[in-house]
Amino acid sequence: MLNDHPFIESVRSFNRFYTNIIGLLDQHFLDSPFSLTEGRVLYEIRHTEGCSAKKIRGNIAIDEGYLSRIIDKFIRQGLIKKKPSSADRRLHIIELTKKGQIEFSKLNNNSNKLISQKFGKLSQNERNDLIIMMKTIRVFLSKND
Amino acid sequence: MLNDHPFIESVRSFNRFYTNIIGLLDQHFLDSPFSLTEGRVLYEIRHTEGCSAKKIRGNIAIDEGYLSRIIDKFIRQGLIKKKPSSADRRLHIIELTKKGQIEFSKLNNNSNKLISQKFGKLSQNERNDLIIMMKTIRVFLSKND
DNA sequence: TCAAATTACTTGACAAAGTCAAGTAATTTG
DNA sequence: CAAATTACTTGACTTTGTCAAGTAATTTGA
Repeated sequence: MLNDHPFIESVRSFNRFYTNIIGLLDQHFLDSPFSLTEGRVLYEIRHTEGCSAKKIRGNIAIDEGYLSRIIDKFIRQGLIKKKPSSADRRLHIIELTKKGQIEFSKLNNNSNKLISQKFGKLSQNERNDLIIMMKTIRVFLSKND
Repeated sequence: MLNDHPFIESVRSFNRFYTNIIGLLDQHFLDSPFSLTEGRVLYEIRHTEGCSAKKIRGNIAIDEGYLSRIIDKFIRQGLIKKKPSSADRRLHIIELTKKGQIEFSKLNNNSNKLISQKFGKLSQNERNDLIIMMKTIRVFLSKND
């Protein structure tokens, strides 16, 4: 058990700071038809090969029933389509419709815009350094897994 | 307007990763009597000199009415006490009671424990590097302010 | 100097987000 | 092939957060 209090305090301070950064960047959901959680689900559907509710729940922690309703809503809105898996008919394979792809792109572009604003003042060197630091932090924090 | 897509994608990827880290560390609220937002409010009360609802709202984005009710709840639970400011009787100065301090400490200790678990496998050098990287990221992202 | 505007907070009514548990149909296990 | 498990759905509910109107104290400016 670690007992390095200045270290822990620094980490917590950074976490508070970065929570705010993430909060700022999540503001693009405010002028979108999606909630933060819906956005995450849409992201998973977009980026998961042969996506299903089960796979989504493998990637983000979300209540089964809640997810079921979000998927239902997306279908009603014409953003995704669902077909029973031929291998296992309990599973439903989910994919974006054309409309869903367009909506996802909009969301994505708005997100990119906000990141540009927040990170745009950095020089090329600073940007390179930032990416290296982010990658390193990721390696450090994946040590336990 | 920045147009460096690999950069933006790396930032977003890190943000998704770190959102999960923060989510993990916020899990200590699950076995506490507080919600995440209540915990943040308690943190502000603990760390703000001459705290008032106004000052809390200066530090975290929260609806005025919602905050008013949280403060009310904390008073009913005996965690804080409120006295009208002598300088401006619209304001109420808020501070933790003894009980509030104890509850805050518990919350704080649980949080520290989770951070220890997540970061505890790092060597002394890695910990030092991590803090430097976190500080640098913070400087970079504060450039616009 | 005092009426109008503003500020700090409160309250009621409501909406959005998330949780829990029971239920259905398909699949796996022994 | 009966019992257990899995993937998902549905109903009922709680928690969390928002909006707007209201009150009392303070500030502003003609």
